[in-house]
Amino acid sequence: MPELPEVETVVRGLRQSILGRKILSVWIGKSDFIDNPVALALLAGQQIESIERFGKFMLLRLASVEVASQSANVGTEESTSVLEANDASSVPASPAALLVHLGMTGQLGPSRADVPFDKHTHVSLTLDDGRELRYTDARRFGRMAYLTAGPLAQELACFGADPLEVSAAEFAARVRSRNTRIKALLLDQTVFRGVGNIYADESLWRAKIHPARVGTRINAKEAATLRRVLQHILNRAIIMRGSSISDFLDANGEPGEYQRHHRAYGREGKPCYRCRTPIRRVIVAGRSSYFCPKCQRAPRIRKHKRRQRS
DNA sequence: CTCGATCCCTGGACGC
DNA sequence: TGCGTCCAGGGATCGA
Repeated sequence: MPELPEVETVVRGLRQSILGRKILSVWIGKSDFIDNPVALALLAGQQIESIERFGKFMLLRLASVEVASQSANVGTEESTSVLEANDASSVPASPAALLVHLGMTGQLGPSRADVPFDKHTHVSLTLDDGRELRYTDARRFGRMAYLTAGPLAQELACFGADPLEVSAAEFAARVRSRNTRIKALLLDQTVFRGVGNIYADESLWRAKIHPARVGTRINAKEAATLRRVLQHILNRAIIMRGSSISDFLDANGEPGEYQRHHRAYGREGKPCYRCRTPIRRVIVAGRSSYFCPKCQRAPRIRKHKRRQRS
């Protein structure tokens, strides 16, 4: 399941393999995960100028290439939904970007054009070196959107701080300003962008903080520790090219290695690496949360709003 | 403001 | 072998 380290891994792979390539044509299969499928046609004729990560999103920034008429000689495949750069009437005015979210099972990477599509390949972009950039996603929990500068800025403005760049002061402020459980808080992309279920659990285990602790009751020292271990874990995971639980593959189709270093996630019933107490699993914020009941002390029962009279 | 429930979707695990 | 059932989960949405 792609979270920050996995997306970063894919982004780095794509930079190596497709940066600077021009997109010649666009093929779309199932499109229910694309904001505005028709707009994807505007990709044709544009160059991939930069590739960035924003939280769990990938951002392929595009530059229009001034070429008179594109007649992409890609042969005449089943042209049912092959969209080519047609008349220069639709040249984008402002710099645009392709926003990609991998959801649970999304994969994005270049492929030789003569390799048959995977069963769940839904988008294929023909590149000017003959390869194709393909998006494959069995569950289609991912998202793809072609956005011009304005809407893109609007989209990105909703997200919280990057956990790798946030200062200690801002981290603590964000954590301690929310009257919600720390697990839900870490998963909330408007608080911190890029943290998902695995790295939330791993960082809480390492910081010895129970997932049901309330943000406002996290003290300054705990917040500082949480930020430090979260950054450490994310950086380690990036070096290990992410966690491959079931589906994740990088842009080259290779799995990551960090799953071997998980201390809590997916370890229900297995002994805690610190104290040998069996790891437990509970549902917090609707998500499986793995923690050590001894190292991560449970908060006192939350007091519900008491009505003076009813 | 925060909560849980529900939906989206498919593959894999499991039981019979 | 082949069903049916349950589960995983990021995110949107909705009512409480």
